[in-house]
Amino acid sequence: MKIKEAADLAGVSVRTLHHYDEIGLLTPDTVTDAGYRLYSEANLEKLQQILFFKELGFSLQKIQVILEDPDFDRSEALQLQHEALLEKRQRLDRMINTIEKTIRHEKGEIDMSRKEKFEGFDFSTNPYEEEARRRWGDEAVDRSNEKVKQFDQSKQEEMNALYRELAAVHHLDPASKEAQETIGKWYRMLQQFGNYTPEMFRGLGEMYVADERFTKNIDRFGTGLARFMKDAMAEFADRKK
Amino acid sequence: MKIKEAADLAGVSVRTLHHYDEIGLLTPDTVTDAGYRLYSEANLEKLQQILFFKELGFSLQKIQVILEDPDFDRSEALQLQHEALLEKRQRLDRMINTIEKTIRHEKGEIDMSRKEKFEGFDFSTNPYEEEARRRWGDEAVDRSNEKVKQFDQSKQEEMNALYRELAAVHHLDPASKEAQETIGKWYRMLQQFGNYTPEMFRGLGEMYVADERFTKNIDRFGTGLARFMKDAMAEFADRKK
DNA sequence: GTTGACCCTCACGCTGCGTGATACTCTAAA
DNA sequence: TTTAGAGTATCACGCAGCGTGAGGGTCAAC
Repeated sequence: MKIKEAADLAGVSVRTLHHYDEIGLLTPDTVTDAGYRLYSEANLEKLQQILFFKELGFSLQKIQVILEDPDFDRSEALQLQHEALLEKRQRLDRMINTIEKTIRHEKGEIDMSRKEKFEGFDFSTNPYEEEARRRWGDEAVDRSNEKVKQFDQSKQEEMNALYRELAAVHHLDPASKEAQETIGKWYRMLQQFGNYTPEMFRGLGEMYVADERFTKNIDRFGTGLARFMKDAMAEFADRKK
Repeated sequence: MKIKEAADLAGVSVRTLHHYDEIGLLTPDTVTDAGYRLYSEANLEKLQQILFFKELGFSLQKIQVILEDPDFDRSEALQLQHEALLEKRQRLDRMINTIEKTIRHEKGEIDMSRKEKFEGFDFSTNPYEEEARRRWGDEAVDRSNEKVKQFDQSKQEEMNALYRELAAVHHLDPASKEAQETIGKWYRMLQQFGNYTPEMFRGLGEMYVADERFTKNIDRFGTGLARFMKDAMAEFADRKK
């Protein structure tokens, strides 16, 4: 059958079939003297296969490998693709999260007093930066600093709100459900500032009590809050393992 | 500061800054006689803004518009972007769903007897196709048929399994929680075959009882199943409105 | 003055086609 | 039998956001 018929049947464009021919992914069985591509049933079946894998997000290159090598490990390829898709979704989720918060912020739902703006900390002058650089690598720290700067203005009041939420439960057991849920919010908020692993999160908690500048700032929201956060963060990191 | 310093600070490549200069997104304040780009504090701040919007998935073009036009409607842009991201995630979810099912299938978790393979229906010779074309447009029908062909082999047994699941609850009220949950699975499965709106879903249910070829096939799984499905699907569509 | 780290400007490559431009081929109606 | 119209062919640029050399200046330190 001629190219348009095949294209219509499969729901793709003629150009797409041209392209697949160009890159050698799907070459029609027959070509007439006039140069017309004629697609056979077998060609169509292969096309179905191609479109199937394409739907799963495989690149044309990979599809070529999968289809041409009958010994290719399909299940492994599927697994890998599956993981890649999950990662993509995570990134998307983070983007959606951020944008939702930004929208809430722009809408002014978070009513911020001028004073509150300056309640928080300046991570960018973090005295532990050098230490952090040694422990987690320059890249992570730079990324984090840069993120903090970005969100500095728009996120400050959210952090403060969370401090108050934490202060409200800081008399509880750091391992309690409420405490862990609240510290989980803290964890997710920090995720927006960089890729914290649970271990980094634990380390951060330790800083909160090890450096008195942190401790004093945090304890303004409630006496002993820094220590409580440290314990809760350690517990949280344990459970993440 | 020179380009590498700026790039390192922001966590991007030198080439990226070159590119932003090329497209006029971020032009350095100063250029030395030797042609060196020198970035000012203001340049860096703009870069932060750029990276912020980039994180949200905005294209460089849109970022340019957003940053250059102070009257640009940020909230609307954010809303649009938000919707676009949600759509992306839906597509991703469908892909993930499909791939998970394919993996389960390849693993042989779904044990399929040869006989079962032919238990299902052939949508591609659907007698209602003409009718469907008139009601939903050629494009939707073609897309659906093509999808069905693609999944024909690998999805057939899943559909049959779902028929049996439906048969297991078809003595219940079509509006009951269990019934609606199960019919919801049916809805999501059909989503893989095309973009069914709730109204299309309802129409499909009506076909199940209106055409006896459908009815007979469905009722093989349980007497009165077709009618039950029609009612459950109508209810499901109602709730989706 | 020489090295080495940076800097510059082209310019092609990558992904998966869309979209013309230009020209040939085939089929059915006039 | 001519001719219009639908279909087909082959270039080849465009898009998004840079990565990655190639080939060649610049600058500070030794």
